[in-house]
Amino acid sequence: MQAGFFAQTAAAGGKRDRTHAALLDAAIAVVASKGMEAAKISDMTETAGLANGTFYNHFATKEDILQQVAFKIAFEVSRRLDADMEGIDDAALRVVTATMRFAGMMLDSPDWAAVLLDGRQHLADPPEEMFRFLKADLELGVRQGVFDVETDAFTLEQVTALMGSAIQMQLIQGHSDDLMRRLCTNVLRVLGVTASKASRVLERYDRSA
Amino acid sequence: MQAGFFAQTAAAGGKRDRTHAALLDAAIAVVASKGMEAAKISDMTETAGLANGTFYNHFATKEDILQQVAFKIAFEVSRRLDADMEGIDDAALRVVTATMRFAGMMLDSPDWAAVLLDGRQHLADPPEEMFRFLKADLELGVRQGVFDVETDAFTLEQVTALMGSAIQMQLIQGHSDDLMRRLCTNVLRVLGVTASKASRVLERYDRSA
Amino acid sequence: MQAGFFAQTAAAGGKRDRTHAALLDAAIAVVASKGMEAAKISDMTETAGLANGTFYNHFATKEDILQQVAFKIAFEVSRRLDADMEGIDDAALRVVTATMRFAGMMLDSPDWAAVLLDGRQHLADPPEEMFRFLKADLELGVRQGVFDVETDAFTLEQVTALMGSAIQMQLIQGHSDDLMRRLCTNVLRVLGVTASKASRVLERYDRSA
Amino acid sequence: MQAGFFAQTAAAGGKRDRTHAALLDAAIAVVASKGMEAAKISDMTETAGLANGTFYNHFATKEDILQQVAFKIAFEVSRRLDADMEGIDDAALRVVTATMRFAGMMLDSPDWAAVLLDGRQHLADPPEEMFRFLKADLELGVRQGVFDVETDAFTLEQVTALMGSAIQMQLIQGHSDDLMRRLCTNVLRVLGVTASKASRVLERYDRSA
DNA sequence: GATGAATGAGTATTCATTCAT
DNA sequence: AATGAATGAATACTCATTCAT
Repeated sequence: MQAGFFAQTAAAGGKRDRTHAALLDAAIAVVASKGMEAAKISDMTETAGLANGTFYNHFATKEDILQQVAFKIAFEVSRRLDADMEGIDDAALRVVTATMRFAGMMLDSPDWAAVLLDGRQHLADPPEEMFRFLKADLELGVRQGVFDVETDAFTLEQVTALMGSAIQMQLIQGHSDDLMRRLCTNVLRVLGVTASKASRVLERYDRSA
Repeated sequence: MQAGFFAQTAAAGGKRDRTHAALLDAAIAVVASKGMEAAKISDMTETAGLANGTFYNHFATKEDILQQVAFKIAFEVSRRLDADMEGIDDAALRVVTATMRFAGMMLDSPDWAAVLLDGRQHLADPPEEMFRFLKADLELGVRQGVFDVETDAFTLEQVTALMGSAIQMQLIQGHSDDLMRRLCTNVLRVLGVTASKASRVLERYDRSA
Repeated sequence: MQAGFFAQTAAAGGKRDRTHAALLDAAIAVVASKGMEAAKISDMTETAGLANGTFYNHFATKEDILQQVAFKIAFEVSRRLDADMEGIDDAALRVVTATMRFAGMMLDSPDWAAVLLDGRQHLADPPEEMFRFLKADLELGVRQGVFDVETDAFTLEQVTALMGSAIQMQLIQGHSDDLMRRLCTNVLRVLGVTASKASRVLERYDRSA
Repeated sequence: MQAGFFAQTAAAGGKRDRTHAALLDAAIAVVASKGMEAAKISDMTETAGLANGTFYNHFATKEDILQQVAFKIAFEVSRRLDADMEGIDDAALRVVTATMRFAGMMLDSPDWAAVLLDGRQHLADPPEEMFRFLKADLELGVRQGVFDVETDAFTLEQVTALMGSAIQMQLIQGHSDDLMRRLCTNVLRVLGVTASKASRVLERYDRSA
């Protein structure tokens, strides 16, 4: 789905921009196939059909391109999530929507998932602003009286750990609607939503989707 | 706490066993301080006070020793957990005890935690048999009517993801009783235990500890 | 003092000449600050405010520009020396004047000194015609009966070695009138002038300056 | 003459020492043939008949081996000069002997000359202790009333510049007894020795040699 | 003529692994 | 069994030079 995402973005730009984009796309593909640690500069340039040295006209180091790629993906994901959730007022529904959309996006673009997942382990400055919305929704839910949690970093980490684990499993075993729903249920449960309420939220999500 | 764990185990054995153990201990220390990817064979042999080449009298490759170390730690952790939970019949209490003991063990032996955590990312065959007991306790809990979950790999993954995330955070920020309790609460919530029941289980755990 | 020497020379010329001059000036500045070996083409074009590729519209290779720069500086230095010494008939005074003026020029324009000094080591064809006058003055001095030397390449090399060493030292430790006089004394001594005569020549130089 | 100097020294030692010596010898040969800047690690290992990586079992960097080689040569040269000049009391004769022996050694071992000459330009910490003796002899000469100079760094530099220039010329044009004598004469002249005295010192040197 | 993006050969350095002692 | 020297494949990064625009 997202093959050549940056290339598309830069198609209209100058040669420099197109080469830059080709390298970003290549980096994603390489990271997805062998991971950040094992990704070689030469893998990227070969994938992009460029000479080895060209890399250094655009990025200073391997870390540099990886960081940039992760950040750009996080930014795009964030942008899409924002758009998807516009106009949703109920905190529980917002969290379910975000979880569904986010996990869905990752499974649709496994390369992006690989970069984001790997980035959390290997990058000096992991792209976390993606979950910016979650924090706000947690606070909203507490105010609305549907969530029963502390709205701190720990809760955030726990919730994203659930998402990461569910995504990783489906990346391997394939997408499953059932697992997606169970993931949402688990997220809501951790947030203190009762089982019956949780299933009603999911129903509302089904209708809205 | 666990410094020289294998050396102790092999203290009585022959020279070969002691050298072998020294390398295992060294590997743990090295992985804990620089991670599996960055760990060098020479780091391990130097730490063990041995010559470079000695390594290959005991292990075939770097992967080999890492795998063995992770497996042995997982085995030992598992053994201790089994012992800790002997005689506990209530599934919810078993899960809380296991979670507390496991997380506690990891925070007491951060080197082991590092190996286990790193192993999940970097090892071809990650050491998961550690959570063998969990599966059984989940089924027990469902039979006892306290858990409301499917007892499959997905639930297991979700629960261990919660544990991993909480351990990682405390490894960085330091041990916190509050976070330990919140972790247990989250685990129970994911398993379908209501908030009020969960807090009663924690109280019972407090009394038993 | 000599900043932008070639730019000044070419100010009136066409665009091509001005670009050419800008590159020559940039080359001098770069060589002075990092030496010939470490000087990069891109350093020169950046210093000149030009694009990378422009370099090759004016020079064939790095060696090329370095050779040209060294030669042009040597030529200019030579021209000035000739002018300075016009009308001086006494060989000893000519040599002292040349030594003083040359060393003085180098210390006033350390960038030129750097190029000339570096050029002797690194250039295929070092710029030695600068010392063309010396040869003639040596012969003149022998004819005048004040010098007692062979007037061949060896003597020339020995004398220029003295100058080079004195310049290098003052480039580092700063200009010193005392060292300048001692340098002249050493040059005269090598040429076979006695100490008493040498000091009289220096006095005459002082009066003439 | 000096081919394999370090190899000879280490012939009796262990394997490590012999390899180490082979690399030192190779470094000398390589520096002599292409200079320090152009000398590649792989040139050295190939010359020594070793694998590329072996270099790093013995030296940390290129700078490291170059520095060591220059220092060791300087030390050996120094040692020989000390031996040669033992028992000579007259300062002028000492200086002539040292100059003759030093220049002679350089011309006999052009590779050493290349390393020492190149080292003065390219090494962070050039090997100057070789001229340790000179300083003392200058002071001795002044006390003996034969030299008329300041005994400071400047005079030392001037004298070594003369030596360097003479050696370089003969390295190219071939050894010449005449040039050697003229070099000594120049050195003595710079030190304030009159022409007639200088030629008498040279005669004494001839008789002593 | 100027531009600047692309090129790719060149090189220092690392480190798992081998093997003679 | 242990040693530790030697190995050499692997790889990031540099920079002079080319060339399409």
